[in-house]
Amino acid sequence: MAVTLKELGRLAGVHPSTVARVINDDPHQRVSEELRQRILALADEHGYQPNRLARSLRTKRSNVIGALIPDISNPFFALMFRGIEDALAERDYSVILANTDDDSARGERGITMLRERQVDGLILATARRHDRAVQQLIAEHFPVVLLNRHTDPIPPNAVVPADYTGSMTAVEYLIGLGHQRIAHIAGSDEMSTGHTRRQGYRDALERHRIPFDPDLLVGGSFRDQGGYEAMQQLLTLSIPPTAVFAVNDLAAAGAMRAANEAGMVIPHDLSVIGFNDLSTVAQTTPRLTTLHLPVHAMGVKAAERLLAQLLGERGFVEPAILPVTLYVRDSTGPAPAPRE
Amino acid sequence: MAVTLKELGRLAGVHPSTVARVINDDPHQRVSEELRQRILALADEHGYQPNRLARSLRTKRSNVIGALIPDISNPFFALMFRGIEDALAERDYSVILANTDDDSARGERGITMLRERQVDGLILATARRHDRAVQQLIAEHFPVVLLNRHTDPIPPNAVVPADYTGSMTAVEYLIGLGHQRIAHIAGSDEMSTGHTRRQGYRDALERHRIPFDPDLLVGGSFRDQGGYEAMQQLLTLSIPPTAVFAVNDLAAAGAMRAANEAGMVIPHDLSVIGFNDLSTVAQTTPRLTTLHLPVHAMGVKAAERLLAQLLGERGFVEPAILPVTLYVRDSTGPAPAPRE
DNA sequence: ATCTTGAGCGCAATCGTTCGTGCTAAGTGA
DNA sequence: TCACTTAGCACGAACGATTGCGCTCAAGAT
Repeated sequence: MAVTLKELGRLAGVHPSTVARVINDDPHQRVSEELRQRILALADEHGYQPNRLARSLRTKRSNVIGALIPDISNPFFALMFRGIEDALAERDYSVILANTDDDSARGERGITMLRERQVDGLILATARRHDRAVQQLIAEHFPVVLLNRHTDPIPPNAVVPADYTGSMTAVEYLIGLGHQRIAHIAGSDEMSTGHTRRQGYRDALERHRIPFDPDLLVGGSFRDQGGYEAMQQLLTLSIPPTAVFAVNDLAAAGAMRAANEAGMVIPHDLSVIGFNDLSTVAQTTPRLTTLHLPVHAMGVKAAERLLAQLLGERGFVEPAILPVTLYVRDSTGPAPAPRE
Repeated sequence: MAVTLKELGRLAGVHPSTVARVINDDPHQRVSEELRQRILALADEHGYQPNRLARSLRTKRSNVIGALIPDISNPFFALMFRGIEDALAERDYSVILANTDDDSARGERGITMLRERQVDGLILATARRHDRAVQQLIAEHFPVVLLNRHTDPIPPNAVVPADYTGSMTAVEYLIGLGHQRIAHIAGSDEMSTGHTRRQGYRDALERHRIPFDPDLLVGGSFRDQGGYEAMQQLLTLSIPPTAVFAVNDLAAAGAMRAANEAGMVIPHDLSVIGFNDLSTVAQTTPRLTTLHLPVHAMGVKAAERLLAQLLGERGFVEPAILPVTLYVRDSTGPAPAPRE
């Protein structure tokens, strides 16, 4: 079925290389217009499709990039990945995706697998703050972009959200509403997102002279169930919080679910604020107040930065920090009057 | 950096082919144990990584499959895709994903691109009921599995949900609750899912002698916004429905949002039922009654069927129809007493 | 009439692997 | 001792494309 250049050459009575030149319309070498048309017609007639593997073997460029994603079934990463694919597809690149479930062994296997497949570069959304494998990659000067999470200290090839100012904004907003007992449902401290948002939370409290209460710092997961359990834990406190800032929308949704089940009314009894603004998740009732992040655009930017590296442009000097903006909706409100 | 077989051969003083045999530990040919160890050590020392492109070129098997997905940022497809990747990864296959946004031109470009990259097979979650490109592929005997949606008539290589019995179950459940004015927020009729669920809806009504009212059949999109607008349209009716069966959870969530905004209380004023049971979507308040579908397992099964084809097993005679089960939660209730 | 020039194409090496075939030496049986 | 097997490896042709180089021949220059 699949015709090759060689066969086309035989059919046209010319050397395969000549066919190659017309297919790729080689700018340097020239082929007579008549022959050119004849070959084009022949290629069309036989439905010639170039074998990209062979081409890549020869040119040493696969036009494929690898993406390491914690879990594509997480809508956050799905949307981000969509951004990656959109940006790559229109430039004739393809993506191979591997899920890691935040398991470093799976991550490393993913990296070797992708390199064996000769990907031109990697986009890693899986980096831990101290990630040997990733640091190794960077040291080798292998083309890499760190997406969403970065290693410490933040390298220039990172594309991440403004975690610190974002969580600072969220907490200060809650303080402005009169809240004093503000909890944080945190993400894993091994990831820059979890770590930095936690840091922003603490610094915001400190700036406003609100003493830090370790009981109000709970969690350690980025998922719905984690938020649910963390909220349950918060509700057992003798003085429960009046507001909670969750590390992301998923955890926020889980927290709202737990609060609802405990008979609390949001935002009357409890204010909840999330992070990311995922459309499928933030449309809870009441609608979630959250920090909006251009998730799709982040994916796009990561892909573009990677492609820029591949085109040999000198590496970026600074990481891309994407702005987050507070979207006030219905899950937050003034602090309830203290009981007497 | 990257060492090749040839270089390893030179270093070990043997022919590259010998190195190849020990790397792939060729079962037929034999290499002396001592040489074998020496080569293995050398490969390890230089961090040899096989070039999979070269291998594929030679063996004519890329161990890559292509997946055509309408939109990976849709949590339904994301979860399904996760199933695909899980099943493939553990068998040393990788996936290249392309989004089509249900645009047939993009679909066809996707197919050619994937074939140029020499994928061993394709999983298509994008098939329309009358899809020339897909039918062409099947006619060519190119290894293909149709996932979620199938062409008409349903081919043996399809892995799809029990759309008909599912929607029949949903509507009969609503009828059992006393509902008579039951609306359907439908999906596109070009897709088997939209078409078949619509058919089940109509047949269920007919079986129970409920006259079909064209005003109650609305929509045509699978997305949240579509459900929202369809519900708004239903609310303008002089006699609005007391129950709505949505083609999927996303549309159901949109419908609930519209109903809420119109001041209706679910399930008291309106019952809503979805399809798919997506964890991130179905956790609305009230929790969505829906038809549960083993979405992840569907992806897994599609991948397994494709691999079975690749291993030359005789094609399946029958399509895989995955069972759906009604999960009754809080968004459905008895029909409100007719006003007097 | 000879030289130059360049258009138009062919040649062959190469990318990194795989694998059928063939060669050599040591071991076996009669 | 002599064919004969077999273990252990080398050889080289693929796979399908790319690309620098070189060849040929007609047209223009001198």
